[in-house]
Amino acid sequence: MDDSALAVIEEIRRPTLHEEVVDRLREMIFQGELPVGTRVPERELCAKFGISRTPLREALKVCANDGVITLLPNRGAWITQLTPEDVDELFPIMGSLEALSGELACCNATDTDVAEVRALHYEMAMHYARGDRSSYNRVNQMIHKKIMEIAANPTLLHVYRSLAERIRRARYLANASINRWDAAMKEHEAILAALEARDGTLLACLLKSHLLNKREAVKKVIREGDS
Amino acid sequence: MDDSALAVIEEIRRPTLHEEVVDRLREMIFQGELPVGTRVPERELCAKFGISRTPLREALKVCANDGVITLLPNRGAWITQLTPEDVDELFPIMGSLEALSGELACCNATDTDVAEVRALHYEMAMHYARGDRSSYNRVNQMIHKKIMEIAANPTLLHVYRSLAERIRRARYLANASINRWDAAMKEHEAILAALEARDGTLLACLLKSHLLNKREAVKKVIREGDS
DNA sequence: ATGTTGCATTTTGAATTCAAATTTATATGA
DNA sequence: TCATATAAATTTGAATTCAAAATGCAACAT
Repeated sequence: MDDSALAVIEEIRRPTLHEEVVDRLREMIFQGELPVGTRVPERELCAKFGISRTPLREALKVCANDGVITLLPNRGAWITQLTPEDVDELFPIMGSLEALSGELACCNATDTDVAEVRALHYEMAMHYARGDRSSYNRVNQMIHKKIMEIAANPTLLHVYRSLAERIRRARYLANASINRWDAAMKEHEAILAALEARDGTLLACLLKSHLLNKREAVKKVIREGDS
Repeated sequence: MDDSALAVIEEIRRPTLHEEVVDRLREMIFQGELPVGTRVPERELCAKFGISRTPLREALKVCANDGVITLLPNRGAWITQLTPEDVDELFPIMGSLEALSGELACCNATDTDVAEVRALHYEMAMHYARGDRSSYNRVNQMIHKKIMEIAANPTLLHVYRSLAERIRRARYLANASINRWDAAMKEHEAILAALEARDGTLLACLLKSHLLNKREAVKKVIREGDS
């Protein structure tokens, strides 16, 4: 029997326990359920997740490698407290990666891809016009995600995500109180135009500075305590 | 008593067991002791390291997150086999990061820093003149590392390292049989000049293309089997 | 001979156990 | 009263144990 029909069927892959725990931990940190600067309550989390310490600790090592958690030998795992220096280090890196995504996207984008970004752009503009910040932010993220997708570089996405995770909460909080909304919206118009023109160099440049413009807002948030 | 004097003293930090294992695993993969595409001999490694399975498995999860190792649920851990697609994804990313290191280095470099790079450059030129490839490669790496250092962004270094780890062996093997030595040396002259002129944009550009030029050589190596 | 089925062995994933380090609580003395 | 020393309890790091899954192998049928 020919198995070419089977070949396209994806392998069944139940994610391993520790991978699932990594996701849960990240989400809890983002939600503020595990507050920054506090100790990870190992025993408590084991109970909550209904698992033993082994998979939880495996997940903690992985998160520590990504910088989301800090391991103090013999003193437990702590939710990493971002410093302004961390932010100053992270943003240029993420800026470079986002710039790369723009470059690649311009090489790869089909007309359908561009149309999709354009549609998202107008959706975002709509929320902007209505003053609906939370919807605006949601669609905004979708645009950047879509450009990453068009870039079609899964490794790039993975690296970007692991860095973005570290400042995800601070970024979210900063967005809630963004005070340069008009400017950001203008930048997005230029971004769309560059993509439509398939001008990779320009798009890279725009995305980079667009991101860098958020740096101070994020630093402000972390200085002010929460995050 | 005032403890400000103590505050500057760094905490004693014996690296945890699993961190040490991560380093050992990486080194063994680089050395070819754990050949690409083979299964990680868990039992055997525990014996060799004189440890139990727990810290080894923690290390494996971390390495898997970095892409050096692939975990197949219920089927063990395998040394990741790089595909040409992986290389095509990795090089642009590393290129962007190296470009960033150049940009930052131009902002930060003191005259002493530049003098140090210049000295390394001449040392490398000497090995080039003598046809000593292995010494040339060693000093070459020191130059790029020095530029990263001048950039003074530890997070950038960490990200770069974790990506570089994945192709470290293939890159090493490719270097051994490099056939565009003259061109590479010329590129390095331009790199030095750009740094001396503190021309960040140019240096970024040069470093990026310098790295990209190695891509095909690395792909050739992985296609040919080993690595 | 080839290919299946069922069983024994090995390997894996995760829980449990145990010793060492740390933290907390208590007692002691200046 | 306050600081220090000591002991108890907790927490951590790592080894061990145990059930579930995968692998290898032999017997069997075609």
